[in-house]
Amino acid sequence: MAIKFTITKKSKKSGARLGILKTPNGIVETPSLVPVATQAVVKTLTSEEAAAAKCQALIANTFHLHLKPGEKIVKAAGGLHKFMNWPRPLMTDSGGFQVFSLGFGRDLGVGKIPSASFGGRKTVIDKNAQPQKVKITDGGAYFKSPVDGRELFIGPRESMKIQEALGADIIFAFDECTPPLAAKSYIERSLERTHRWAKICADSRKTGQALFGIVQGSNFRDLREKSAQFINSLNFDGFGIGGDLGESKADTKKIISWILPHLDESKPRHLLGIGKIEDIENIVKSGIDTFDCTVPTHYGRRGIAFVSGGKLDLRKSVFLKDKRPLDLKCDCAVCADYSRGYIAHLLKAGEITAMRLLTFHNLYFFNSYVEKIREKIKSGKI
RNA sequence: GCGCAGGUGGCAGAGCGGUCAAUUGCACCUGACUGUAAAUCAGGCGCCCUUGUGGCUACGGGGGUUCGAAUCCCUCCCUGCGCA
Repeated sequence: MAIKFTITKKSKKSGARLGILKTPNGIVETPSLVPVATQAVVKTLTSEEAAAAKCQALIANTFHLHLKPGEKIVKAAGGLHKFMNWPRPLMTDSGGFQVFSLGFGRDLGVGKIPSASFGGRKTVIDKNAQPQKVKITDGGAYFKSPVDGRELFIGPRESMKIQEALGADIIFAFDECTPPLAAKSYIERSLERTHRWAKICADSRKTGQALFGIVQGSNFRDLREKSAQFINSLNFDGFGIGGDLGESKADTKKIISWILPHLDESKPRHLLGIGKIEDIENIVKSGIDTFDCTVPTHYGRRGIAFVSGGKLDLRKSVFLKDKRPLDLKCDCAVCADYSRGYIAHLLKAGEITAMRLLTFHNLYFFNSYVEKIREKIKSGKI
């Protein structure tokens, strides 16, 4: 087994658990955020800086690295860890999210979480619908390369092959992240495909990398349960939970509660693509061990700093005269040496250093936040 | 001094007799963003008023023509280029 997951404490107050996820490249103390490094980089930061921002593990992307620079190049460079100078735990997402994000997500201008701005949950995707730019078949998905326009096919075998060449410690089964505005009939059909693909992935492993299967089923209880049971029955080292997780914290909690009872509790559970600050305690209490999210880095590049008690939009002119650090309680290197005023100026001047400083701080802030949650579990507070 | 071209909202720049409080871009102000485009999207952006087929003040200054002018005429001021 390529990884070893040890649960060191289970909360008596909630589903939260404390653990150590041991990989060939080091350990992850769980629960943990896994910041996103899609193109083998935490955007704007060096790997040393990502580590200094308390990142324990990162997740890179199969689809994007397949396009650029191509897994062969990464493999020839000594594998993903060496290539990106990150001698620490790494995951790769399977490309399943791109089936959605470059497909229906792009067509409808929606993310995987439904929201009021898109008219809530109205159903616009029927059973046999296809996105415009991606063709989803039972065998896999046909994409049009955003790099050179050529047609590109990724199915479970292709995804596994790419991920094995990349060499992350933990890899994910190829799935379809389902769109939030789909009819149940669509989700059912998609789930059959995702399950078929999961089995192919589980059966075609050629390396010692840990492989996580992904539970789908959108916001339908019967489908989530069915998916959890099926994915649990296969030869996976851990689980991913993907797709639509509801509009509210309560929804997310509910959906996770449908799934987890059907998963082998000794294996790690990774929640895909969720992790706003206000989500984190909730999902940890629901029993999630790791989760990835673009929010700290993505928002950072747009000028948002996460701070105790909320967030600051540093693009606002009011911050130009603000001499205080981003967060009064933060002990990160950015808060030690830089003012809100300076960062606001850099943003208005279009200087990339603003993004670096905010990315660093946000990651440090998020990771510290999760660190405190681990302490709370340890001390029995949650 | 003469000739030509111009002076429009924070800036740039449309409009050239009515439907213009004035296209558009930038800037500015709100908000959105959850398995990553440094993207994008939504709304606001003269003043007053709770509202509106609302009131007021506005397209360099002043004066005209007209039912009606940012748009036409006269005059003054200013800017750029050319010639003296």
